[in-house]
Amino acid sequence: MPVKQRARKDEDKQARRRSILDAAGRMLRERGYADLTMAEVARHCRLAKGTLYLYFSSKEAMFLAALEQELSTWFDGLLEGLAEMRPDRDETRRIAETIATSLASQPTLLDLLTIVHNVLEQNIEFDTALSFKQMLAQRLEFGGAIFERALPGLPRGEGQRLLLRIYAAVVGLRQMSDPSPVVAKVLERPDIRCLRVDFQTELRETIIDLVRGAQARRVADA
Amino acid sequence: MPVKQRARKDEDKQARRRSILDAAGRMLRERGYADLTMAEVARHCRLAKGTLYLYFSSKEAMFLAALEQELSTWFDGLLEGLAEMRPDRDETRRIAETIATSLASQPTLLDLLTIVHNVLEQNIEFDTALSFKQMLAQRLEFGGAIFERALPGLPRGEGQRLLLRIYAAVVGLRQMSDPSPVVAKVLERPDIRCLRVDFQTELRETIIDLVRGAQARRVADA
Amino acid sequence: MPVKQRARKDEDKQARRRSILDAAGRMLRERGYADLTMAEVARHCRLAKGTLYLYFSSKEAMFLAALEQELSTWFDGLLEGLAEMRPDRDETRRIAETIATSLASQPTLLDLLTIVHNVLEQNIEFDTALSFKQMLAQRLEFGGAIFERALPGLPRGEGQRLLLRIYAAVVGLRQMSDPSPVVAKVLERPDIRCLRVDFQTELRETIIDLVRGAQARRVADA
Amino acid sequence: MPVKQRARKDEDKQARRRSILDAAGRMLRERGYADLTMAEVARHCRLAKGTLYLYFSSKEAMFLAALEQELSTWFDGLLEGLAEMRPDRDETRRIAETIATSLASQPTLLDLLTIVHNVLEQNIEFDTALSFKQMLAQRLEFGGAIFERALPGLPRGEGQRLLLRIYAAVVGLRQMSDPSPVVAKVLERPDIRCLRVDFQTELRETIIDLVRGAQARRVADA
DNA sequence: AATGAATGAGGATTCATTCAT
DNA sequence: TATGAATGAATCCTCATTCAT
Repeated sequence: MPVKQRARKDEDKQARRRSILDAAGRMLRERGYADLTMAEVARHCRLAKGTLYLYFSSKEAMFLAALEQELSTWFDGLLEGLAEMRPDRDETRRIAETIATSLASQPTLLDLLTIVHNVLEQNIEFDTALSFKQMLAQRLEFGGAIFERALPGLPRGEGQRLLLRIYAAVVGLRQMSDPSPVVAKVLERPDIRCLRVDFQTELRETIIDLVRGAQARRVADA
Repeated sequence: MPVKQRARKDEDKQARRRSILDAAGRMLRERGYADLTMAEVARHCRLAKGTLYLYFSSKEAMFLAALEQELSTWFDGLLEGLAEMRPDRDETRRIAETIATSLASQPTLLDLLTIVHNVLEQNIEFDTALSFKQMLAQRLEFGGAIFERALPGLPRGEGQRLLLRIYAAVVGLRQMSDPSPVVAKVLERPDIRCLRVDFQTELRETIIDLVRGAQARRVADA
Repeated sequence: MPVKQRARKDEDKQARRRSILDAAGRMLRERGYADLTMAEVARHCRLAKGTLYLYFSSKEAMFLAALEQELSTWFDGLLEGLAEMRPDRDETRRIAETIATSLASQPTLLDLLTIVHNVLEQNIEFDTALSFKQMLAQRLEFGGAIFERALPGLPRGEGQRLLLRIYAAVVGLRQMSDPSPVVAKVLERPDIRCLRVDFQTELRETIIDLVRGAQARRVADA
Repeated sequence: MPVKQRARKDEDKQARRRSILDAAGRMLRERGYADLTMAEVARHCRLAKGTLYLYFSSKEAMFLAALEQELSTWFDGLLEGLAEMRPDRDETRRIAETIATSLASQPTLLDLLTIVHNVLEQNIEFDTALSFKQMLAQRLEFGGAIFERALPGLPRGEGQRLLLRIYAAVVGLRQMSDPSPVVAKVLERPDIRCLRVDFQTELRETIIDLVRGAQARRVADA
């Protein structure tokens, strides 16, 4: 529901900002970053191209803001969900399942994660980067603590590292499981099938292994 | 040692092809994919731009060939090294260390891995993609077998999956550990430090955890 | 008199569009279609290259628009002149003379006619082609009616066909009478002289013959 | 049937030359001049690109030679046919019909005529142009004489002029009757139908009118 | 705050032609 | 005579960004 006319009040501006990010995210999935032009995004929010630059300093900054929004929202939802869980025998599997399932339903977020380092972080200003990284650092800290509480046997400080590794796995697995049309065709061949990756399954299992590995480490290191 | 003049014999052509890929790889690290033009690559092999297109059908195909070369060479070296190892008490750590160390010394390979899904696989023909994926599939099969032999307690077929997960981790960790200049500056701040990632260390530990997790799974599933 | 600054009003846009077409037509005569670049045209209207693409979707579309303008202007002037004539004994010769003379003074129009089928109509969209052809069809209809009124003894419906044949003669004669420098040199030789064609004279006589032939046909067919 | 191996004897060379021109003509109809590359022509004669340049100094010269061949062959056939005719009451119509029918069955020739002035005569040497024009001048002379003999009432010298006008009409009508795919679609519309031209019919009628006009002129001028 | 016309740098790709073998 | 690898000029068009209104 785009804001009409001029956004004078700060609250209107925030709403307009969000409507831009929504459009950007929506279009991203359809057209891909490289093929998506600022003109297209503008058209879809029923704004002029120039207006986008009143809210974001560049195309990259705009999509980084979209990512910041998607990621923090998702993260908060996840942590909230995790915090509610009480320790359980099969806690690890439940956590892994939760993460994998919720992520798999966020294609826009995953698309953004795929380009964040290569593209989005290339043409931005210090402050933009800082804001994004602070959001990330904060979630990392909070999330790490929750992990350590939820997963018995996790050495102190390992929660954060675990999260970082899961983050890396998400990025890597997404790329492998989201091939271009031509590659998708190649992956249909029987001799290439082994390279096919189902994002959700593989992420879940990876997380489980990472957690168990981390738990085992304590013993091994001792 | 570039081929002189016209490469008429097939062996000369292969040499020229390789010299182009060398130049492409070298330039990639210096300038990054987006800022690197075909003209620059051509200049650095002392060839004309058009000549590059005699050997590769597009910029993407050229860099995918560079990756195919780098990756298969590295992979073969690794597997050879692994095959020589005899089972050991701390086999897992040795394997992880070998992989992480050898990869960390291959920045070109890592840069290519970072763009392979987003960029290289976007503008190529079926056959180009097929060739690349077949190389991968073959290494995966062979490598998976070696893993299963070297790592006791690894369920049958898990060697391949393990490799795929390591591959994903490599891609993700590389992106996190290779920030753009602006982001690097941000990462110097004390409150952001936690987002810094040392590729080699983190990869090694991730591999160890993934292996242990996979080994533990057998027990857990039993 | 080029439009200053940004053309915001529709009337300014039309003026700018026209100034582009003027420059394009002017340059065409000097450099020829193939040797004329969009950059050159842009420079001559003191606009940026990209601006040309705000007004025309391609080089071909731009020159087709130039032709549409030149042709309709010329046509309207001609028809106006013809409409004023009152039937005369030597009406045919006067009409032929008028057409040939006025066309001979429009080298840009003639150059455009020479490339319209081979070049301009090759890379355009349906709508662009439609607009051009509709202009043509309308003039053909109107012009055909005037011909039939002005030229006694012309069978009903023959006015349009006559116009089409004159159109064809214009295209063919222009090509023969406008040789490249090398060919012009060849045409200076006594044994080749017979291939020289004076556009205006030959067109005039051709028109006269076509008219008389059409008038005679009625008798012959009867 | 391409000549095998090296063409040493002059007769072999001529055969090879002709096989190149055949391939060039054949491909021209399929792909159009602009889209047709020397590599393609070479491939279709099973020769190397460089070999083409042993026989022709440029792409333009090659197609001009193709035209020279097609045109002289067609012309000779026509004149032979005309020479055999004995004067007749409806001689004019028979001649017109003969010309139109035979031309309509030579699409390659017509395609070449369409580009001869715009393209082929632009990048050739004096001698190439001279050879072509001499062939033309000779046919014009011979053909003019035949016309004057066959068509009673044709003023002396008018045979050549008549031929030139027919030539012009051929070029112009071919362009109008051979639209690009997009334009062809436009021409299907009822309001644009009037611009459709059937080459053979229209040429025949045009020739008849031109002849009758020329014959009438004598009377009018007297 | 919003607009959208103007900018112009930027680059992959093609292909006629050459020439060493 | 034949080859085909090498050349490199040549150019259209895109699109992120700016800025006058």
